[in-house]
Amino acid sequence: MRAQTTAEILGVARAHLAAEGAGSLSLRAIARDLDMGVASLYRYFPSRDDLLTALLVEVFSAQADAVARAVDEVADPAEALRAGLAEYRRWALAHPPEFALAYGTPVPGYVAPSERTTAVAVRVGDILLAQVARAWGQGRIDAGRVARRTDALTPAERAGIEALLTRRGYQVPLGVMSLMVDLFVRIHGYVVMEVFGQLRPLTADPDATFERTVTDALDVLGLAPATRRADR
Amino acid sequence: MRAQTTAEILGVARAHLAAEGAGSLSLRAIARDLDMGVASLYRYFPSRDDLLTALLVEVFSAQADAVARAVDEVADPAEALRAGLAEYRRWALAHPPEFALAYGTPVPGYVAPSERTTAVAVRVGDILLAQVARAWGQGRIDAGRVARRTDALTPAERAGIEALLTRRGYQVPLGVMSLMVDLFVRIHGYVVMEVFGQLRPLTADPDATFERTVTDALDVLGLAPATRRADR
DNA sequence: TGTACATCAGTGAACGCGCGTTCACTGATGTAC
DNA sequence: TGTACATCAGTGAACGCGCGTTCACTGATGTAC
Repeated sequence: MRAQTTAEILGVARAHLAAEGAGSLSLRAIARDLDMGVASLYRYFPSRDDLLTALLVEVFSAQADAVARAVDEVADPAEALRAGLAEYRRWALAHPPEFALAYGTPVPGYVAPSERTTAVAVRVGDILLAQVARAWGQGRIDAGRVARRTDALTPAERAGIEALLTRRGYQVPLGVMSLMVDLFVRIHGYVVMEVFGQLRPLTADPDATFERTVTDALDVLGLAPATRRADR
Repeated sequence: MRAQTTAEILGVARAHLAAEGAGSLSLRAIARDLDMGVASLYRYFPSRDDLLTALLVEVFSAQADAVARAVDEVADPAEALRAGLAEYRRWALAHPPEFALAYGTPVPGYVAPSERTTAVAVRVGDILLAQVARAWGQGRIDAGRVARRTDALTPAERAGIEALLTRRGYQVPLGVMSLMVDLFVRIHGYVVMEVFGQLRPLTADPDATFERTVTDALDVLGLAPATRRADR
């Protein structure tokens, strides 16, 4: 069964990625682990770069799946967003080389073909934004803050966000999207620092610091508690 | 002159780093560029890893110097902090591979010897924090927010920040240091995303978005304008 | 002033390594008639 | 039912590459007496 062998190869490649990092991924090492000749791998992947791309797609999917699962377990959109962000971090900490492949320094000599990766790279953002959209739909996001943010945007920013909204088909106002971008940048930045070990000297309790960071970041949306309308 | 040759080697190595990234740094390529035999390099650096470490030290220093210069040009501590953060970003955008070496995915097979790098890695933070300390000394930082932050810390966080303060000899209260850590994490996270190209899909005007991010982040300190005492 | 010696920057060749990729092949499986 | 052929997963050997590091060396410069 051809599909099964492909899966086996990807599995071993994934294990090597997790153990050594994307930079040291080697077809020969993978073949050795599978008790195959190197040449056989070329029946399944036309080149090393192609295998890397397949791995990259897997990585994005795996993280998005994890976040989707976490989000789906919570009914309240604000809490679901929290859960999703926490899972985003948890997954990253559990898979540093995978995370680095997706979001870190580019692997030397490899450029991800965007036509194969963007669709899947964008999924996490979709999932998280869907919760924000739901919260907005329920009137839980402070409209005043949204308006103030909208006014603060430069024309170029505004155009960029509008393009993003139509390109991805999101159903939220400009200001909400802009606040969401801020939120995501903030959390992603935190996670990158933590995964790459630069946070360790700065806090002795990363879990608590992360929790507070999320709370502060969500605070910017002025999220009202469930079952009540925003009134601030 | 031995020192001059060492400098020449470092210069070429730096150029290669900037052009190719740390992962593809090769002694042979450097020697080729210098019209030397490879073996000669071993008179100056005991190994490739050692050369990488020297580069890493240079990189940290160069960025810290740039930030120090920017900070020194502004008298007001709050504005100096702004200027320093802006330069932090500017430098990073102008030197992506250098920035990646210092703060990105670890180079496969290389671990930076902390006894040679930490002293210099810590300088940027020192420079920025010095401005916060000055602002605090002038009573410009909202004491209420500092107190609230201090109360919000978990015991572990508190102990970590205290250790950081004594280890590095900073003269600011616990809460101020904690807010400063948040601020730095936020800005650094933004810069990492921008340098690694993950911000581009999210904003069409990164300069403006950065400015607003800095403003929002500084806002958390409740910085009062110059020549007035904090009264909020 | 002249000779012996030490220092040391720089050299070219070689070692041994792991890598991605290509090639012509073997042999089993399945299909066509 | 039996034969001819096509398909295709998998193979072992080879190519050519660039790499870090070591070695015994050359030759210039400087120092000691």
